[in-house]
Amino acid sequence: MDDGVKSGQHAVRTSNLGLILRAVRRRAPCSRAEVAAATGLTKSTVSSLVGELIDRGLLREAGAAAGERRVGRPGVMLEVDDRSIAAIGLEVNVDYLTIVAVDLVERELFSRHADFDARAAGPGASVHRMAALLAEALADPLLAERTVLGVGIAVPGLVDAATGTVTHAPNLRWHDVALRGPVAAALARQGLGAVPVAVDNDAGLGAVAEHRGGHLAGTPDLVYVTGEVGIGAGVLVGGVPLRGARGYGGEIGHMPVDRGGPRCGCGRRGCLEARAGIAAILRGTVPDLLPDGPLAGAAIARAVRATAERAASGDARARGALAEAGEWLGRAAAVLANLLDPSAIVLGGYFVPLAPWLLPACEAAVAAHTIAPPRGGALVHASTLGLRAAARGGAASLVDALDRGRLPLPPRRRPAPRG
Amino acid sequence: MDDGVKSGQHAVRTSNLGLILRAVRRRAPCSRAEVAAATGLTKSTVSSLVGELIDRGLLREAGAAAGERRVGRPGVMLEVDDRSIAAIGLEVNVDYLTIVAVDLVERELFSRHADFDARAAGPGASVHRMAALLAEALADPLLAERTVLGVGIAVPGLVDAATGTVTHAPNLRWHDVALRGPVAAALARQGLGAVPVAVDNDAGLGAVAEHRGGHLAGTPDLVYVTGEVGIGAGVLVGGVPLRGARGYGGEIGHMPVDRGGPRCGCGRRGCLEARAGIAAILRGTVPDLLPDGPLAGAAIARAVRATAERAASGDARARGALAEAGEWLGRAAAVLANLLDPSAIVLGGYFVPLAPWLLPACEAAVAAHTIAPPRGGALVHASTLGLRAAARGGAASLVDALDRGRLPLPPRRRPAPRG
DNA sequence: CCGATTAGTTTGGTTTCCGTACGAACTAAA
DNA sequence: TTTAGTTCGTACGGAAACCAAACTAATCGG
Repeated sequence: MDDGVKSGQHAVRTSNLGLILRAVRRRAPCSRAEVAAATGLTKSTVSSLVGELIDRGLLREAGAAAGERRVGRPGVMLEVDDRSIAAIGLEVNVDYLTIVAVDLVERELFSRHADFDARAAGPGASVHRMAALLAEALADPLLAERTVLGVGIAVPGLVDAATGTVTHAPNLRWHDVALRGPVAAALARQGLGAVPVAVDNDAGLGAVAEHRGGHLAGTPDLVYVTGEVGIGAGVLVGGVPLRGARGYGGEIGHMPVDRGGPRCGCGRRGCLEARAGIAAILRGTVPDLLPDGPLAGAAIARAVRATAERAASGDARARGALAEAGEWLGRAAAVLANLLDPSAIVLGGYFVPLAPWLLPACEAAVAAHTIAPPRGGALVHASTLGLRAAARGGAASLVDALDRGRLPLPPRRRPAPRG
Repeated sequence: MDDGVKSGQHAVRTSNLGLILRAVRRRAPCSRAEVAAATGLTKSTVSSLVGELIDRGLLREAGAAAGERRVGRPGVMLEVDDRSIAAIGLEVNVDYLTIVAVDLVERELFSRHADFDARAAGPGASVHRMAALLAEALADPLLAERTVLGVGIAVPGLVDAATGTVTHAPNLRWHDVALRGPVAAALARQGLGAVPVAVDNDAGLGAVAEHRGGHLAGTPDLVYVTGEVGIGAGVLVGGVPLRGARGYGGEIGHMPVDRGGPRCGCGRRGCLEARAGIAAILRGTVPDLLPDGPLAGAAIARAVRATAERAASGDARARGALAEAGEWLGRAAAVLANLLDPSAIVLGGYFVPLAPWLLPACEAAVAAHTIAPPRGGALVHASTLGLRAAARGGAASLVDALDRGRLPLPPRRRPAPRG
């Protein structure tokens, strides 16, 4: 029916509010006059918009200009207000639930990691547990007086972001599970009525987290590679996660990298996952510690720790297997680099603790298979966000939406100016 | 310095003009009232905006409502005006120059294909030849009274779209060639002063052409695969070409598909280009017709025709080689499909005349290597735009920019209403 | 011919940004 | 201490754009 979004005066103001928020975020502390010069808006417009952002707890004044003494009236410094707002991220995965709350500068206020088998528990019990974690977070004194911007939920699978539904999450064995409604209801019981609830793919949110909060912050074109039970990719294009036509996409686990290689769970041969998935790595590094059946969550974490210990102590078998896996990862990363030309490819999940032994071979393989001239720094990095990346991405995506003027502003904390 | 685009009243109007243009394009013929209902704008606003679009030659009234008779005053039908505007696309490639002019509904008004060796001629002489083609097009009676929206130039290589410069085009042996300035100067000599000149990558523009004009029109997530001397990909995400961090990207020619396969010109083994590039195909189908040295432009075209003839007449060697190449193409296409989840992958260039024998094996390989559930129709298609795809994309990208309110509107042809 | 219905225009109002002017706050120098 | 110069932030009128509602126009059914 509708084919686009109409504009109006309200859209203008919303867009400019986001523009100013971004400008202050980048330059803080800075004065209104600096913002006006940077954005091209007039000083009077900036004054009006900054006033509203202050009233809503998004910006604050931070005393006079410290330091350099220049001629003329000194400006009043502005900065992002990190005391009024909280954004909450939540990740459901096969073997754990993670919750993270951040402030407007994306510093962590609260985080909790809970072992939890969402597959065995099923959607209903999982939502129940998520609600309990939310209640725990909201009860924390650091969040007490804050306005909650929203809750972003990361799920390993296919998601319909418009309706907040998990369409297809094979690892969780969830199909067509509506998450937004139940979680919003749980929030309402906590007294938070109209708080937005967003549901998204974990790899895409991992990429958002790296874009906004990791040590690569600000990089708008990057790929985040998950290293959980499967291997997935979250592709960020211009700061926006790529979804594809149907919401599938980011599937790189079964990219064929080694024709005639070992058989993969999908029935084919030589898939990336069969060569560099966490199960394949562990079979190469610590075969003596693995159970006979399929690998379960906690066993993986233990085996990964053991692998890291052995590699650190110089174990040749472990190091060799890691270098080999790193090379396969690098070949796949080179395909991504050639096709997408990202600024960075970030390895997440269980790849992080193993990165010291994966990365050298990986980078060499990338260099050997990349067409474009090499860039300044390294292309492949290990995530600094660890297992909290997707949850942080859930929270960060809300702050990002606010920054871009795509989220309703939080309510005024001071009364509106005379009207 | 600047980190975003400010909004103002003008931005609102521009955006809504584009919104209405798109709405009419989709629904034509339709009345102002229908447009208002579809866009959410009020009737008065639609009236004002439609008036401006008519004055500028983008829309026109098309008599009363034909056909169905309903109660009430009948609306005045609106449609996209295909008589006032022309958009010009130009493609420079290794062995030819192509120019295409289209109207606002993207019907072809003029097209010319010229054998031309841009590599031997160099940038200066190439621009000269492009100017001559432009003059020829502008002299055509079908373009006589039209306002020229702009000129979009497709180049096989890396481009800085912001400055209109060819940064790096190895096949042309062009480096840091400024195209916008000289072409704009040539247009100015034709009396077209302020006509926008856009320079972009040929694969990306091929994708735009398929998105807007091919038989897949309207598909916003697709990949266009060029089949010229090299193999490149143009990736369209939400209707916008993906550029990547530096403008590289779309490089799939050297994706490793066959470890231990034949040696490629890049020094590696088993690249897609070495398996399914046009040179590799021709070596498999018509080895007896090929010269000893490297393949030049016209010789390729002849050999491709011969290949098609032999395959059509049932030649087993030709058909076998084409099926094999199709399978390699399909393996690469499956990687793209898994990563990007496009609605379609379109084969262009020299793949088009060979498509009847490439596609069956290609589609089988895609089906065998794709993870996501299959969609309704076929995923891989042959382009219907042939060698004119990139040039058409150059023109179509300007119409697209107009549709999205990203192009200055053409001047009024009627005086502005009383003011 | 008249009411009902739908289409499109006109008029007045609101919102938002912009341009200009002005007071406030500070430095520099006599 | 005074004066000039500079910069910051705010206030006010104007312009541009959309919206709401009233109004005119055209057609159908009776």
